[in-house]
Amino acid sequence: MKRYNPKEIEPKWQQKWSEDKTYEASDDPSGKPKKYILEFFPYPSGAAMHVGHVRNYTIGDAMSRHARMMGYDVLHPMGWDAFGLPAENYAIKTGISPKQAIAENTGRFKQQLTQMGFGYDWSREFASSDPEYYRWTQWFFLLLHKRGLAYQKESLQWWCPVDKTVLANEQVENGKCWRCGSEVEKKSLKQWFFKITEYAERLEKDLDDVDWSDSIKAMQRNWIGRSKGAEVVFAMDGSDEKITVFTTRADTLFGATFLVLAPEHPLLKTITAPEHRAQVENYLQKTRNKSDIERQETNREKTGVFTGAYAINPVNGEKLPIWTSDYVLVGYGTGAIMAVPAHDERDWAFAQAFKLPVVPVIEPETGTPQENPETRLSIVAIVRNPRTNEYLSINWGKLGGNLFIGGGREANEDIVETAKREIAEETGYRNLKLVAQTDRIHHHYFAHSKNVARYIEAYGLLFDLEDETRDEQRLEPDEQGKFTVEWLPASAAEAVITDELHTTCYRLLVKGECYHGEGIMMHSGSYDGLRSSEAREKIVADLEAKHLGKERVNYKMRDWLISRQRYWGAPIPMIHCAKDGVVPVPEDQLPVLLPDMQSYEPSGDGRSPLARVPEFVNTTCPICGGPAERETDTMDGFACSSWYPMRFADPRNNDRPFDAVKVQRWLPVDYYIGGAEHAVMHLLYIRMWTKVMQDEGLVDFGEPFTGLRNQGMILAPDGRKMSKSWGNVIAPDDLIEQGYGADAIRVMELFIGPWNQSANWSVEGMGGSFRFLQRVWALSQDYLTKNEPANPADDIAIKQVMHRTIKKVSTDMEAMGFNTAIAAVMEAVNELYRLKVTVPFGAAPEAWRWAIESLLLLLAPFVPHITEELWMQLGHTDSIHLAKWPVYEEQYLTSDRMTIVIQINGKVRSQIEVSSSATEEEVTAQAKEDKKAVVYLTNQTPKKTIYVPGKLVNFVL
RNA sequence: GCGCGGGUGGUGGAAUUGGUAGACACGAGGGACUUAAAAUCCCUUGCCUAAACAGCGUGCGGGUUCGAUUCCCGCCCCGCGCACCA
Repeated sequence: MKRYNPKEIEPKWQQKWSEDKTYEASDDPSGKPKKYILEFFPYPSGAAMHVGHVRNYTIGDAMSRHARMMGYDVLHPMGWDAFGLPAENYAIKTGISPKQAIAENTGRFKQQLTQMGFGYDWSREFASSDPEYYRWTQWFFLLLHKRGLAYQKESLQWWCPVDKTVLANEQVENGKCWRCGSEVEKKSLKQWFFKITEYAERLEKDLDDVDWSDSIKAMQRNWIGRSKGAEVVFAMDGSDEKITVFTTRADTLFGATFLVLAPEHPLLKTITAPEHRAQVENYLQKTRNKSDIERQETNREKTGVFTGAYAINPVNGEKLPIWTSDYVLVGYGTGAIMAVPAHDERDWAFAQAFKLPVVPVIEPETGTPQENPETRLSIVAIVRNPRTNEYLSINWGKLGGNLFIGGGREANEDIVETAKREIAEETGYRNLKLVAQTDRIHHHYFAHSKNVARYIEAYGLLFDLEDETRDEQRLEPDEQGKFTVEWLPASAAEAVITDELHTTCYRLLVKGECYHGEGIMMHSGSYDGLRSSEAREKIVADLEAKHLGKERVNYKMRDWLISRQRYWGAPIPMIHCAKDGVVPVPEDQLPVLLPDMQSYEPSGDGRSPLARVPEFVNTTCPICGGPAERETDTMDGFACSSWYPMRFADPRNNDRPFDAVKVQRWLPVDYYIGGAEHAVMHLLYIRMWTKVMQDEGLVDFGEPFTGLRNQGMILAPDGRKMSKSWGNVIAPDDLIEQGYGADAIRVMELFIGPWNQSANWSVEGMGGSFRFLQRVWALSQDYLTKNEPANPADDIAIKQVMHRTIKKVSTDMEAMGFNTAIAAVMEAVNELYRLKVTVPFGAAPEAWRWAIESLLLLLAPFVPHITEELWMQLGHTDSIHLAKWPVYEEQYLTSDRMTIVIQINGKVRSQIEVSSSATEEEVTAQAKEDKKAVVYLTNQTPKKTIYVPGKLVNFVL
């Protein structure tokens, strides 16, 4: 009997598959449906792949193999995301050219992928740094430029004063240069941008139509940051200037008590009053020196200065002082806000810091409005003992838990007196000092105990207990003995009291929070009494009629800065001519080739190293033919990866980026598989490019990936990320070398847990995966070598086991339940081991052959080598990976007996075996006689009997 | 703070629409084979218990239900992402 030796069989089949082109996809339509399965294309860095990276490809490979067996034409390509900073820095560090480093690293990666047995169509391989590829990346730049989506703008850029170089955002870690650790500064440079903001709406909306995980969709929505609001125009007091602000809460306009402009706001120069100029200048100077990181720290003390200027509130003519502060960002909205300290926490903090007035205009509304409610007037009194910092609470137990003191109030009754009366009646305390009081609060709820909807108009009051003097409680008869009076520490009061009205009072009075929710309008002229959401729309409409405002949607997302002052990227195909300005390189002159250089270090003058190559820089203007200079910036690596899935459909096209028919055959990608780390970069950029292609008529779809699947990360056994510095990296190469083989690694990658959940790599688990494959191997070898003739035996059990397993694995594969699919096969193997004792191979050779072949077919997507080897040993000549997925037969799934669980009052007490055809009456009758059940039934007649066909009988006593 | 995931034995995890909680695997314990070890094969393994067909068990507290890991309400904890976005 041959021993299972992966070292022997795995390389053999890898070579054979390559020779036979087993996994190459044909562009000729076959009439079969297609599946395009793609894993994020890897960055061939200096470090080799570890078992964490491998999981991603294992998932994609299992899915493609399964799809192929299910009768799909499958495209499963692989290539290299080769341009970008890490490769360049690796080259700078090692002294070898990026081109050479990439060649070496891709070779290594390819070897690693191959030894794992992944079935890629290598005939379509390319790297984004191939001139034949980046020629078309440049072509797309020109397309975006033609469509007005690529533009140049002067903007602030990170600058390291020690390395004398510009840094990309990713290279700035906590405000410091990642290479030398010195504090970075900002420098204004002319940059290229892609106008991704123009696509904000479509990028947001089309997320509805793709099959992506909720978390990635949420991250993208968050990043796009759509927010619907209004622009409001404020006239200046004593000047013709106007200030436009953006707000999502136009309903709070009457509560605006000042305006704030971002320090970079252009109007600041003109509106600042002469006597405030020095102060404002000083503040702007200080702000400029702050890093963005510093500016973005939350909970920072609010800073700012008054400009001396005033604006007029368009709704009530109030004079509002205009301030400037760095908590207002120039890049969002209009860079100016109206501050409503009563209903916005940031404005509240600012108003507190600078003693600015607070005008509440929204009365809080809590709970859900009900139909036809009973109206009640009431108070909520919070009593604090300032000596112990405890809060007086009434514990209603089962009737409603803990509350503060609440009570009804007559329409003409004084609020404070009502509260004091209630406190005295219910708790006996009487020496109280009023500390604070809320505005009216509107509360809706449904009183289940009385089956009635309630609407409560309440006031919250906070009292300090002056002394412990306490009288007798004076309780209504129906309150007697229903509650106890307790003193709760602040933390307990917050945790225990859950009634929405009471917690709202606590937040407003004790925690001093400002109310930023919806509610009922007050102090707002003719809008008083309206619900804030309605008032918001009305106020905007009224402003619009007077041309003082309009509805407006804002996005947080900014345009995509794509120029890099770096060497290793696709050169931006533009030419600067003194006479004709910025001129695109004519298409027939593409690619603009990256010249070979001796040193790739950034120059230090804010220009790319390419600026040091005169042969590259000096050219002629395509329009006037006069001397001109090339753009020396290169494109962000994310530009290169923004169209590669399309290129895989037609990777060798020299006339166009791709052929429309070929792209139509394969795209969009059905499953795009990778980690969640690219949620808002790559996955947003490529969606934008796809929409540009759609608008240009290059493709007939707007979303590149119909399905996106984010695999969970594999961590080291110690629970940390695998990294060289921790010394906890586990490389597949070592495991293969140790003899486990690629197949066992693949089992481990999938069996360790759900594919989309992260997991710690387990050294012991690796042994288990290998053992399992060994059992499959041994079973097959047993069949092949010990198949002596024997008396025929009943093979029904074998068939039942396998048909059940085929069904389970088939449904699991559709749902990507790889771990449970593998578990089901393990279970089948365990059962077959038991069955071979009672039904020897020779007694049912046909059934056994079918069972073992089915087993191999079910395992083929996971473990391609061992299944191929055994498949061939069983006498096949065509690859198992081109075979058909097995089909189960319904008749073997049912048995003539079934197990019925007997429950008494919902508790499992026994189980019985009955005939599958037994009726409810028969099952119930038999259950009542079961000797364990009888003990519980004790001659009682069940009040109720619940029968779930084929599952259980429940007797309710 | 906001958004998105999670919380089940010693461990990783399993459980269609509410219907036998803990599949499968790791680890542990025992046995067989062996001179012995490794490998392999078989058995046991949620907790409590001398043992059980008793009791307790899916983060915590309530609720709905004949029956809740699953549905509803409130809370706690962990991970990830975003974060002065008006």
